[in-house]
Amino acid sequence: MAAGNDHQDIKREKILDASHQRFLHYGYSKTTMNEIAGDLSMSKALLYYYFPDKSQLYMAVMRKLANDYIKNLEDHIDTFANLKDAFVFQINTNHDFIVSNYNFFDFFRLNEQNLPDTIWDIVEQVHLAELNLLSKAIKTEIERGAIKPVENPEEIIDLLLDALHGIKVSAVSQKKVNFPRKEHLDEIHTKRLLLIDIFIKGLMY
Amino acid sequence: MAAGNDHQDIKREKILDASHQRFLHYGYSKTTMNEIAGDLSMSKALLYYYFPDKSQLYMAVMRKLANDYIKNLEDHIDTFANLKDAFVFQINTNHDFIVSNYNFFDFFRLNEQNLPDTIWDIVEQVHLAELNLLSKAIKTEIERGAIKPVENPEEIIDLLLDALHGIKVSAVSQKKVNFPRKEHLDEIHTKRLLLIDIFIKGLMY
DNA sequence: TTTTTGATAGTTTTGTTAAAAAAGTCAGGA
DNA sequence: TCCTGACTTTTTTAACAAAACTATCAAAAA
Repeated sequence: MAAGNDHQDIKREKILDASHQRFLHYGYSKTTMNEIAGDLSMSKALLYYYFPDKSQLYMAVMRKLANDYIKNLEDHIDTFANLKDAFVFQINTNHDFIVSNYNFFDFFRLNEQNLPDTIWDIVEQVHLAELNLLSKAIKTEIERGAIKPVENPEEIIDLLLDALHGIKVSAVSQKKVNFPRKEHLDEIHTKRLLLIDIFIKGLMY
Repeated sequence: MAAGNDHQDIKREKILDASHQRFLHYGYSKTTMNEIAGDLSMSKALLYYYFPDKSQLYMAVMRKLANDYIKNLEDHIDTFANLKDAFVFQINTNHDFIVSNYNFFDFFRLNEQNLPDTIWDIVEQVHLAELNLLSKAIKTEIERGAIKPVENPEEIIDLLLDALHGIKVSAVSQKKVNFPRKEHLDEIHTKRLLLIDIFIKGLMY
């Protein structure tokens, strides 16, 4: 049982890749199942053989991206010289991820509120991975004696992640947005680096 | 010249009060000009004698609320024993303002993106007042020698205000919202207090 | 002259329907 | 088991009418 068919998995991957390209280029709503099928020279019906529907296909792409992202974080756990390196790594990784998949996220802007729960599951997993990486870094730093012991590292990291999110949505000017414009991403990145600088000092003796 | 008619001003105030009540209770879109006029036992046409249109009436109420808020901040400039007191005051004042005018802001949720520029002018004025209060508090604290001198206090406060905004929109659970639910306001308040705690320590020697 | 209103003009929202486009299904072939 | 063409169902779009509301105005009242 399980094991799964190799050939099937390969085909699934091809579908995911083609879908990723389309979603990245044109966004969710401007991509049709016919177009994806066309890119792969297969019938639309075959897509439905491999994936139950369009939104679950999108989720599968999203999950793949998220898994890569999470894996990258996990691979770097406990590899940092100090707390700041860990924070900087998280911010850089996040920045790169958003930059290279920017258009993919139009699905978020489109559905604005009430996104499917699956999305939030993935967002939460990513959040947990970030939380894990950073709170481990804090614990390590405490053991080293470089910063003050805190009762609840997770709570502190949660707070920092919320704050970083604030930097993102406040973006430039007072107009608050759900998702920043592409041209503001670098400024956000810079501001975030400044914030963790202060934040880290706040944790030190 | 100018001086303006007393009686007219009083009537304008009455209209603003009645409108405030309606907007607070039912929100912008569920309030009609007929209802406001009805509350004041006047004709709808008279409202248009005093205010050019509905949205400018709403703005006038908003501006009044904002002016009170800003005045409150200005009255407390340089009255704090230390930096933390200033930050706590800002956070408390903001919290109270949101709590007591919660439903008034449905206009923001309604128009989501592209709000009229007048709104953003007011938001910016409030932001400037907060910036002014807090950066003065920082400068005072630097003069006292209680914290490290920083090149650009305004930049630091900007960062903090963005971070505080992040606490607001991240709210509970991962689902990011434009405006938090009423039942989360207290939790946001608590988290903000925790954040400034760390933030202030980050500014100290 | 300023304040007020009833009547009414103009605009936006809401609901309906029809056509087009896209999503999703299925019987059957390789 | 993998695949497709033809088909059905659902969603999107456009057009339009009715209703609700905003906004205006000529004229009355103060």
